[in-house]
Amino acid sequence: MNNYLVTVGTTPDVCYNIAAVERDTGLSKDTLRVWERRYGFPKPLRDRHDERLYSLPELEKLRLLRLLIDYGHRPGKIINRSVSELTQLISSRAPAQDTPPEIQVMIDLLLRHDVENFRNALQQALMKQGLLRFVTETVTALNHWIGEAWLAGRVAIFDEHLYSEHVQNILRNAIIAQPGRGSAPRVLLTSLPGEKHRIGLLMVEAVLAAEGAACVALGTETPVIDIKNAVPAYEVDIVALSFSSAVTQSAALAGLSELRGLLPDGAEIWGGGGALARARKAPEGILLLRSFDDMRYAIERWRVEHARR
Amino acid sequence: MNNYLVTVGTTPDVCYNIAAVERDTGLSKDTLRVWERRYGFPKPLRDRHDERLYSLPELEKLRLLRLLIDYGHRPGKIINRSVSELTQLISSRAPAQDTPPEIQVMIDLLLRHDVENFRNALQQALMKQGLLRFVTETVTALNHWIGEAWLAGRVAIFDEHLYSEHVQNILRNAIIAQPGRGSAPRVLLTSLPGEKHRIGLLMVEAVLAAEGAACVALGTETPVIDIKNAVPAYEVDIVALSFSSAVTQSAALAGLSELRGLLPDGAEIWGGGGALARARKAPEGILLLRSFDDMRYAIERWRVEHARR
DNA sequence: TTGTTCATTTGTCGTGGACAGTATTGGGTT
DNA sequence: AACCCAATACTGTCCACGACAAATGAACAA
Repeated sequence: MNNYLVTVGTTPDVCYNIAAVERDTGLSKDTLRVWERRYGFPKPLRDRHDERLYSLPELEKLRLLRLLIDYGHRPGKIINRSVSELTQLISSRAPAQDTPPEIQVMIDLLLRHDVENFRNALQQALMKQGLLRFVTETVTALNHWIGEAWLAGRVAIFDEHLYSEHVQNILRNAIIAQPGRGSAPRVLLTSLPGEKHRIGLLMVEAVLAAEGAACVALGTETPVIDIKNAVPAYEVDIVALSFSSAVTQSAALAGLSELRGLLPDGAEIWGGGGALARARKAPEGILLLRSFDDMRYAIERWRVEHARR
Repeated sequence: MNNYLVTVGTTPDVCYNIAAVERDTGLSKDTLRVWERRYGFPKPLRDRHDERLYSLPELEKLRLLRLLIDYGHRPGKIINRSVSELTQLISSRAPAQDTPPEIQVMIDLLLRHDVENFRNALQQALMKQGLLRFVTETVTALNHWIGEAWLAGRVAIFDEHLYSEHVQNILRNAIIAQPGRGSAPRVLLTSLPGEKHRIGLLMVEAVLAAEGAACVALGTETPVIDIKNAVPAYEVDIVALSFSSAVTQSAALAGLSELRGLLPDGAEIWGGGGALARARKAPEGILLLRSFDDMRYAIERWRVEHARR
């Protein structure tokens, strides 16, 4: 069982065990226990077996903390502040820098939950700009704004989920419709376990499609060993991995090195995304792509190198 | 760091720490440690700080064990068998029951990694059958076969990933193209944290679209509290949750009850999917849907009930 | 600015004991 | 035999708390 009903006074209150809190906050059980030991928060009730029972207010404060820590605050400095102080910290974040008006229009539609017109606006931008510019300009800007706004608490998680679904719909549709896909190089595209963001992958797939490369998209969270096995099965030249800012740079580099150790030298490995944007140098045998232009150059380079033979 | 290079004899060998093994096998750190304590497997090397270093063969055996346990074997009975015995156990599973020839054709294309023609076959089936029949017949059958074949080791994980991506492409495309979406009831569609399977959600969305209901799809893994907040924001009448066979029935029922406790009585909650197919009775205030036909009746019933007013 | 060193903070890993929840088994009853 | 319920065995999760690696921030030199 994941939760219990406990009656306190006259109002029934839902309680969460440690596994449910881990699931809903993303904080590991170890972390939850060590915070309690060190900082005295959270201080859950215990059931008759001395197991932790977290209250809803505790869970909500933990979610605020998680948000602030992701943004760069240190746990020890903020963990014992009140909920209202934390809320203030979140809303006192710098307001969004100037956004282009056409982006602002879409954001307003999303915030007003006007699903239909948001979709139409995306579709129109795609038509007007073409796939490549749509991805590198509009979607990039929207992603950036939504990420910022989410950190600042101006956008709810469900809005972000909905945004993600609609951009996926538009991109998948456009990728299919792209003419002239399927020539060399053949690229296997996926992310490692823990990396759940799909939009980055679809943006890469769109750029590959626009450049006429063949893309085998495996979706998110493919274990390294399975990538190793997929490379000969689909006869790909390149493995491209995407890392959003949600993973740490060291985890991304470690994953890339692990894969490098398993793949034959003939297969190239490309890595890109927010987590690697500030990486100094690539591990041996890995190509870091810091922008979509980098990727287009890399495709061009690959074609030149492999045309000589 | 997630892995280390350790030289044993003349061949360098990649070693995995316990976090990497948890990530790649899905077995929790607690489980890995307790198996070592009780059964003596896995018995990883230790680094200079006494931390576990798992070898690649250990990791691969753990993945086999995970597969067999998911299929119903008991850990204690199989954990000390050799890899070849385990492989044999997997392949000795009952072969697939008779599949319709048109399904078999698609499966062959997938196994041959003929991506382009697999996509075309799906698209043709959709055109021939229409969205509703395509979902309830073809995709259901394909899902079932792929799941079986994966358990039996006839299909690699990356094949399953690729299958999922392509069915998603086709379904999303078809849902957008469906005419006459957007009338009542308004349904919020998502899954709870831990449930990553998207195809089931898209199948539901397709049926809703075919029935002319308005669907707000939030993708997978929305925490319960966020669902609660999304219901008034998007003014939905019904929350529909999908649970694949990968989650246990008790976890699914607990999640549904938790949500029921947070939502106002006016909002209906529907639950469906593999995990709930064998559930005896629904918790108070939850509607269990055991088939797509159940769902179509439920939509009809909702419309009748709300037309009287 | 950019790098290097050192101190502090923070999350993960270790051990083993306990026990909840689930599956299986065994003994009755239809 | 087929069914049901209680006793038993199995299995994963939870607990405490010590240790320390990795990440971060501060102080300082180039």
